[in-house]
Amino acid sequence: MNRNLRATAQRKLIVEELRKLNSHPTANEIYEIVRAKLPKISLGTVYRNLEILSESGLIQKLEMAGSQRRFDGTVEDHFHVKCISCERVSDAELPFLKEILDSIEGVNDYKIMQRRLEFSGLCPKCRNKNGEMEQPEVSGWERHEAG
Amino acid sequence: MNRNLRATAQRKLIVEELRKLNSHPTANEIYEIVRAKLPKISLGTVYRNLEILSESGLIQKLEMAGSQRRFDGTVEDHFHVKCISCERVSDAELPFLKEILDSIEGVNDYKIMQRRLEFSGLCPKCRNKNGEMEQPEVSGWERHEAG
DNA sequence: TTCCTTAATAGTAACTATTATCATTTATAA
DNA sequence: TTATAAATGATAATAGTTACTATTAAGGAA
Ligand SMILES: [Mn+2]
Ligand SMILES: [Mn+2]
Ligand SMILES: [Zn+2]
Ligand SMILES: [Zn+2]
Repeated sequence: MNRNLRATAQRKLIVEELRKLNSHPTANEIYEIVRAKLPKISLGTVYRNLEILSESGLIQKLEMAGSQRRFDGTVEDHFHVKCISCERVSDAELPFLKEILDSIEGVNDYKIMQRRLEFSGLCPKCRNKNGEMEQPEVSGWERHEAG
Repeated sequence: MNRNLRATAQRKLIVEELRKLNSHPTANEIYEIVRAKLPKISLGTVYRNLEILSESGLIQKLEMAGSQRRFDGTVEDHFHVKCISCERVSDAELPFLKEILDSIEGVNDYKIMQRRLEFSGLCPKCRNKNGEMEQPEVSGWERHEAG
């Protein structure tokens, strides 16, 4: 059931630009990039095409935890690491883990269809700047309430 | 550095109700639940407290991929499965995997601080209803463009 | 107890990412 | 060509969440 996509200039440019990058841009970042070559393109068009293109399997949509949606010109399923400081997202190639996860077909009577593994931490550039991170602490009333 | 939380009726009720559940409610679902006992509570108060309580380590905030934030009365780190049909979220106890993931301390020069593993698929209740799911297909222009 | 300080609340406005609407344009196949 | 329907640009709407602010109320000190 072919969706019969039309090869519009906007659509071709979005795929082309996204595939040049090894970053994982948001819809808005892609909008800014394609706007350089197609100044009249609208943000809605970018969103609509990113959705259609990922549904069609031509690009990949990344739903990262707790942050905005990102897109990936690489279609093969792989893992990602996100820097908690600068939000940068990089690929994490872990074929060993990929194999283990793919072998899990059921959990708690669920039929597993997708497995998402996402790391977060500090990227090489942010590692130095951020010396320490504070730990959460349990307050007085709760310590008693819970005990 | 204790945040010196005050034991307000609203705050205590939110923790109490959340801990009764083994579901993973959204902020709005928690709002509806606590409203039964504290009708004047505001949605903003629920959001504010869920944030504070999770920062303090008294509850857990779940940032699920591509869907709204959920909360967990269980504080211990564990995995989740989400039904792609009814959105239900269940715990996935996989101590074997947890150990493997925790042993990964670095990827691509990132210092890993958090590991999130999330499954999605069909829950036992939805397994029967949803017979088949359609596959995405590559359209004509892209097949040539890519080749 | 009563009083004081300041955290927390209710109510509401604002914000951000994303989706929907719709009149106009344009790719494509006949 | 021309007809058709997909796609666009502009803009409005929506959803989830956060910010603001006057008022209330924990909880420690007197
Ligand atoms: Mn990637
Ligand atoms: Mn859980
Ligand atoms: Zn960084
Ligand atoms: Zn279900």
